[in-house]
Amino acid sequence: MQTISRENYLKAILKLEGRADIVSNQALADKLETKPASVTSMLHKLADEGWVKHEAYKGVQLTDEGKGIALATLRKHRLWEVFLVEKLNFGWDVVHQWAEELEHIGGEELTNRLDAFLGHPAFDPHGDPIPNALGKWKDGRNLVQASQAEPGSVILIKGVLNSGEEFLQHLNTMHIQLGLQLIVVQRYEFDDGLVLEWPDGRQATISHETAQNLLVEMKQNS
Amino acid sequence: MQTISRENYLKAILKLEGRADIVSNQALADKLETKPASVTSMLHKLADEGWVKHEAYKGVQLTDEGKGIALATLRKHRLWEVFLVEKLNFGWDVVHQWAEELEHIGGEELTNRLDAFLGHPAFDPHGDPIPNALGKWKDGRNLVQASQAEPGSVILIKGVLNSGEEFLQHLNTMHIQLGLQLIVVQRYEFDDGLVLEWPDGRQATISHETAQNLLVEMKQNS
DNA sequence: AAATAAGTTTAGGCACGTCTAAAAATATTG
DNA sequence: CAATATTTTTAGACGTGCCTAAACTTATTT
Repeated sequence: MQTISRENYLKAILKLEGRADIVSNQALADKLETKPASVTSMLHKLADEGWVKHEAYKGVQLTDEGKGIALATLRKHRLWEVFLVEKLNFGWDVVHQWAEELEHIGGEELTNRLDAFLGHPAFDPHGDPIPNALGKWKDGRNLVQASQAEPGSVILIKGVLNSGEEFLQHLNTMHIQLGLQLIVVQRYEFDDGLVLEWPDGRQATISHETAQNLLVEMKQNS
Repeated sequence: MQTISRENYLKAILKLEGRADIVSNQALADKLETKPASVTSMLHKLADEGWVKHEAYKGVQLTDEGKGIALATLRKHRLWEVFLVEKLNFGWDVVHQWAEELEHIGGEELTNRLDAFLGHPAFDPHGDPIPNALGKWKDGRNLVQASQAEPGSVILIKGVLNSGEEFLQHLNTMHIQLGLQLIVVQRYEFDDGLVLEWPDGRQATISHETAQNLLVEMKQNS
């Protein structure tokens, strides 16, 4: 039975599989903001449904079917985020929670119509790729971390590596939005802070930490 | 605590209050497709929250606060229905179930943005009025049942009195959609069936039963 | 390799929303 | 107005998803 909670677990496992080889109970508990005991209990249910392979004390792995559900959920999440930002004009820092709810609604039919309505977007407002109806996505974005940009280069903000609300709100505070074009003026040797110049001529410094979480496209390198 | 189930109960009570004076346990159970015992149990919880006034063996009544939640939910439901029909091009007969899920997502902020995006629609795809942010709606539609239209008159389909899927699908089968303009050609005395003429010249007969559930605007009366 | 630490699982409970069966209250009928 | 029928409520139970505490397994130290 496909419930909201189960879809969330599958989605979390999918994301963690991308990073580490084995998905630990603890990592899941952290990601889902729950307790390891609850995770174990849910993994049994998911295994019963045939969505994961779970070996006691070893770890979890999605089955093909589980991965399909996870990808479909991720797809819905990211499409709704596009909707909220592009159509309802919300900031990219506030849409996550709503998308977290919207992603569990409807099936393929609704999702495909939404996809078409939005013009088959390939990336969500955080720059993350949106799986298509078959679960595939294009990776060819050629993005680099802003921290790698050299002074003199022009960068185009395309995404983030950290979608946490604190970070996104920090970007808002710094007046950094998706699509914005900035000039890298200088790098401080001491702490790798970057001095950036905005289109209006204003300059400000972002920390190395911030720059590392910003995905950008290099426009030119003078 | 505002849950999906509780919002559904409040919405159901709101609708039933419009029809009968007292809202019986049984009527609620029927509407919500649940059992009277479950209704009693839930009514206690709603009463604890201060959303309804419940007298044992007598009936329920929404408090102002409960009515507010119910109206907000109804508003969200109908706005999402407009979205699904106008933006995603679904038929009015299939959108109800999705709206039933969408209506529980987000709060006022999201709803108001959706409302603005849709151009502040006053009616949903079934012709039902959409409450505004304050819970008020315009009733001034001046619609009549198609069964009251005289031969020779031109009618504009504006809504339905029965939003059940069977009826809406029957309308689809009969090629009757919202916004369609038809000419009433004849009324059969025997069973009050109505012969209608479509814009393309085709004619067909609808039953009195069907005509009674169709809300129309009178365009002219020759 | 034995002791300790860290991670995982089981056991037992809890809130939510539902159910069935039985008891209680209200309505209807003869 | 008493007997029957209907409606509502209580009592006890269940599945979902979560929790804490205790037991168990695996990993790391010494």
